[in-house]
Amino acid sequence: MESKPSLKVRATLEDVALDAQVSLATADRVVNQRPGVRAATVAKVHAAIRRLGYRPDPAAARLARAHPRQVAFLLPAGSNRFVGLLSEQIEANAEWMRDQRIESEVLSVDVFNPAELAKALLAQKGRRDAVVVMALDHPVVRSAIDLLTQAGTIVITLVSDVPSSIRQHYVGIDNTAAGRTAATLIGRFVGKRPSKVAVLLGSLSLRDHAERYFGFNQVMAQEHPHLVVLQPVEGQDDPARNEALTTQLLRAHPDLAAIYSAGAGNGGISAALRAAGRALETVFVGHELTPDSRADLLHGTMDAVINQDAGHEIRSALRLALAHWSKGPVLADQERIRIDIYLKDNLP
Amino acid sequence: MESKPSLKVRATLEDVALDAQVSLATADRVVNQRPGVRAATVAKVHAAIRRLGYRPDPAAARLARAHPRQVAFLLPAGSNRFVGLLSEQIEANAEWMRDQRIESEVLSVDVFNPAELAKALLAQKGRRDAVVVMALDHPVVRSAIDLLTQAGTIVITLVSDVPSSIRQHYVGIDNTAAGRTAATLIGRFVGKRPSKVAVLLGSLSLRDHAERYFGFNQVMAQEHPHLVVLQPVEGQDDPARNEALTTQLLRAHPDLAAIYSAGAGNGGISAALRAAGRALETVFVGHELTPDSRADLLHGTMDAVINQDAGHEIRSALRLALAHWSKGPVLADQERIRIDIYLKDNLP
DNA sequence: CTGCATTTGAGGTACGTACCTCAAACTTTC
DNA sequence: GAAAGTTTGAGGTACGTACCTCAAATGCAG
Repeated sequence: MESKPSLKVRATLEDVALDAQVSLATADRVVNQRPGVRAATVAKVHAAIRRLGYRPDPAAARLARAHPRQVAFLLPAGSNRFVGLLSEQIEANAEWMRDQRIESEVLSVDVFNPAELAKALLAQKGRRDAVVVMALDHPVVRSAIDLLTQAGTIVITLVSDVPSSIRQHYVGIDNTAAGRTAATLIGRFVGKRPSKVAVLLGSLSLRDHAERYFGFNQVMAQEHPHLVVLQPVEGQDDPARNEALTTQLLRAHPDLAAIYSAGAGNGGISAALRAAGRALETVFVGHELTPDSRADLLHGTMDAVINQDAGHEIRSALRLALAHWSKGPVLADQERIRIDIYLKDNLP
Repeated sequence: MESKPSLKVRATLEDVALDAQVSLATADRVVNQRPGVRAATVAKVHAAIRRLGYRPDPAAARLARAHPRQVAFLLPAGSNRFVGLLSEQIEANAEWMRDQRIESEVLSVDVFNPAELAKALLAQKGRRDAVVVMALDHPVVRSAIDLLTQAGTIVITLVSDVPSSIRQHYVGIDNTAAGRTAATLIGRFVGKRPSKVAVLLGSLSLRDHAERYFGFNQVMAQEHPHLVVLQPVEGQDDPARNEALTTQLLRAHPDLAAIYSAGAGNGGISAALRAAGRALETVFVGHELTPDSRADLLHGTMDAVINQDAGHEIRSALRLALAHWSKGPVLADQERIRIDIYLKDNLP
C-alpha cells in the first residue's frame, strides 16, 4: 500500500533545480556559492529554495564533504582551573566532533597580552573555518576578530565577550546578571543585621570581572543598603595573593559578614577563612565549580557557587558553528548558557 | 603532497570485513544482526570491530536508512503547565528530529490510571523504536515497560522514574536532592528566628513529590531544627485547592515563615499569599519555571524556583535513543539533568 | 558419497550532497 | 556576424551505510 508517491518529507537539491528550471549543477553552484552564475539565475534558484524550504541534508553533506571543518580554540595559557575544564571538555567531545567531521586544535595564548592575542587570531586566517576564542576586550583584538570574520572564518567568543566586534556569537553567561545573583544570595544569606561585605576579583580591567562587580553593586545598593560593600581588591586570580588579601580583610573588619569572589583563585580565600576560624560564619560566594570549590561547598566554607557549564559552552560553540554551516536552525534556549547556582545540595 | 595513503580517520565496515577475512555482506549481516551467520563467524567479525574500534558512521547510516525511527512520547493528559512545556519543546525540536530521521508522536494518557498507562505502553510494541514516558511507579506499569524493552523497544522514563523496571534510561532530576535544595534555600533565607514552615504537594503517592518531601525533611531536621515543618498538605496540583489550603495555613499559623511547594499549581499559593498581604515577608520556594512562577519571582512573591529544563530533557531523551542506535558515546554530564535554581536575578 | 540446508560471497541500488570535467548554449563586443 | 568570453547542462565519482538478490561454497545428515 505504498500508494502515493510518498510526499517527500524533505526537499532535495534536485527538487529545487526542477522548480527553478535549472540543472542540478547550476543549483549546486548557487547553493555552494561557486562562481559563473548569472545574477538572474541565482535569484531564480534562491526563490525556489525559499518556496520549497530547502535546506541541505546535514547527513548527506557531512558524508560528501571532502575535507573536515577546521576549528581552532584559543584559550589562555596558564593554570587556571576553569580553562582546564574547557580543555577537558574539548577532549571529551572529540568523538562527537569526529562524527560531525570537525577537526579541532587547542592553542594556548597569553590572553593578557592583546597584541599577541591579535597575532594569534590573524594567524588563523584562511586556515580555519571557525575560531573559538576566550578573548579580552581590546581594540587590537576587536579589529583582528573583525578581519577574521570578514575573511569568512566564523568567530565565536567564549566566556568573555568582545561586544564591539562583529563576531558571530558570544557563548557565555551574562556576567552582570551573575553579579546580581551573587548579591541576592549574599544579601539573603546574611539577613538583616548590618555588616560589611568584601569583594575580591582578578582585575577590574577584565570585562567579565568588572561586569560582575557592577551587577553585584547594583543589587547591593538597591536591595541591601544595610550591608556596606568594601572597595574591591584585585588578586590577579592568584590563590596566594587572594589568601593574603583575605587575611588582611578579616583582620581589618571583624564584622565582615560576607565575601564575594568574582574571579578565580578561590582556594586562597577558603584557606584564609579557615585559618581565621571564620569559615562557617562568613558567607562566601564565588564562581566556577571545580573539585576545590565543590569540596568547599560541602564543607561549608563556601555557601554558593555560581557556575557556567564548561561542557555546555564547548558544545554550544560547536553547534552554533555547525548550524551556521548547514544553515540549520539555532535553538536559542539550548544555546543560552545558564547562570547555574550550586549549593551543597544540588551538586552534580 | 597527498603522499601517505592518508591514514583513515575512521574505520569503515569494509575495513572490518577485510580484517575479519569475510565479505562486506557478512560483516554487514553481523553488524545489523541479520540471521544466517555462523557463531564462529560472528565472533571473528566482532573481534575485528573491536580491534579497529569500528562504529558505523552516523551520517552515512542516517542517509541510507530506509525508514525513519519511530518515537512515541507518552505524556499525562490534562492542563499541567510543565507538561505543556514538554510538548512545546518536542515541537521546537521537530526540525532537528527531521535531520536525524526521527519521527515522533505525542500521546496523551491519563497517567493516574496505571492500567490505562500500561495499555498505552503495550500498544506501542512493535510499532515504535523508542518510547519516552512520564510514568507513575506501579507494578502494572513496570511490567509493561519490561515487556516493551524485551521486545526491543527502547524505553526512557521522563521526569518521574520507575526504577524497578528495566528501562534504558531515566531522564530527570534527582528529586530527593531537589527537596534538599529547597530546604537549604528556605533555611538560609528564613535565618535563625524560630518559626514554622509549611509543605504543599500534589500527592504523597506521586514518586517525585514524595521524594522531594523526603529530602526536604532530611535537611530541615538536621540543619534547621529551629524551624518546625508542618504536616504536608495535598492539593492535587490544583491551584484552587492550593489557594484554599494556603489561606487556611496562613490563618492557623501567624508565625508561618516559609512555604515549600513540592508540586504544581503554585498560582493558587501566590494568590493566597498576596490576598493575606504576606507575599513579601513569607519565603516561598516552588518548582518549575513557568510564565507565572517567573512573574512571581520578579514580584517577590516567590523567592526561588527549582527547575528542570524541559527542553534539555526532551533533547536528552532523544540523544540517548540515538546514541543507543548508533552505538555512539553518551556524554554523561551532558545528559545529567541539572537541578536549576532560579532567583529573580538569573532568570533566562 | 549424495542431497539438502545453511552459510558466505559478489554485486548491486539507494540515500543527498560535494566536487569535478567537458561540451553545448548563450552573450557580449567590435 | 564572427570571435571571444560567459553561463549552463549533462554526466560522472565519491562518501559509508542499509538493504536486496542470486549464485557459489560449505557443512551436515543419512
